[in-house]
Amino acid sequence: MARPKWLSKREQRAWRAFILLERRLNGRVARDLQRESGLSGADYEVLVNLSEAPTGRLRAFELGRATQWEKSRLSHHITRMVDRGLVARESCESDNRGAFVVLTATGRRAIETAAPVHVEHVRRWFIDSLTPAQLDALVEISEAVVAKLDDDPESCPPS
Amino acid sequence: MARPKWLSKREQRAWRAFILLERRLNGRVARDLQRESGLSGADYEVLVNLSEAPTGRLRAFELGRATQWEKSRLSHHITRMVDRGLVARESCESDNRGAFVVLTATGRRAIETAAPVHVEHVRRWFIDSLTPAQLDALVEISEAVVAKLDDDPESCPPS
DNA sequence: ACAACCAGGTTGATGCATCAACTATTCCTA
DNA sequence: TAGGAATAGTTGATGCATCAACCTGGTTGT
Repeated sequence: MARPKWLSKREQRAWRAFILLERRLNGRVARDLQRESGLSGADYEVLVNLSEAPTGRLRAFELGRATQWEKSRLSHHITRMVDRGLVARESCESDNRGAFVVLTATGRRAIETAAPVHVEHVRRWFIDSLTPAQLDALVEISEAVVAKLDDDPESCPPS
Repeated sequence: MARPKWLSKREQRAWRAFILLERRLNGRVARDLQRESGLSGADYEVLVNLSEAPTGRLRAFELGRATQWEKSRLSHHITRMVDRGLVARESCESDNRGAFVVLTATGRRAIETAAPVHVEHVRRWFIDSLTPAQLDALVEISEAVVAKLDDDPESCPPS
């Protein structure tokens, strides 16, 4: 079962391509979002999840599950978003440990103006660069890698 | 030229797949590297670049170009690495503004033990999950996206 | 020679991400 | 029904990333 110590040319090329893709694309999209909406990718994710919830409110742990963040990250981030007036914390009647995170009017306005702009950037820098076949290929690639990661429970960030 | 406001099912699927892939794969590989070698991805990148330089030393701006980091990030990071003894700063004779970053013995030991372990993880979680055809497809996808990004000078992070 | 400009780097402030430790409540089971 | 385990969430410390401001030394034009 001796595995080669280094990557082949082709393997190396693929790995480097992926790293580069990720860095450049995410960097660009994140910077656009920040510049035009004043939101970070993390802000955006929180707001999207809340705005999709029927009442604009979610329990912290639900939000944590949706974003796949660890609870501490979530808590810190919510604190900063509360300071900026995008969301509010609310206590939970039925479970006194619990906390709700609630979209404020400001937060809803923010996500509603940010979303179409963001989609436009995703389209411009990602979708438009690829053929439909490539989009599908990427889905398969991603699913293959993620499936194998899922086999090992240690792959999930500690919650 | 009216562009659709939202992504189609297929487009959304591809975008979400990419985001997920990036997060899960990078997270896992970074955590493995950190746990087994005590190096962050950023450390690793700096050390690889230095160790590939003939004399284990590079001017700061060369390192910045190689990593695509902005100079301030590089400076901060080098400071932390100096504190840990992985690299050292050295002044430049021929240009008094300049600074060299030099691999220390500790740094070389670190990268030499980390590299094969890291490669093993890349193979395990990335290469082994994909067919050669998929590796090639990913290269093409990446090149297509990055090429379009390169067309707009604003896509490069500010130096 | 001198001013203007530019390139190479550093610094401080702030926001973000992760880890470990902690509190408080609820659940479960002997 | 008491006491321990599990769940929900917060906090503080540290490292990482980015922005703006700054310093210094080299370059260029007149």
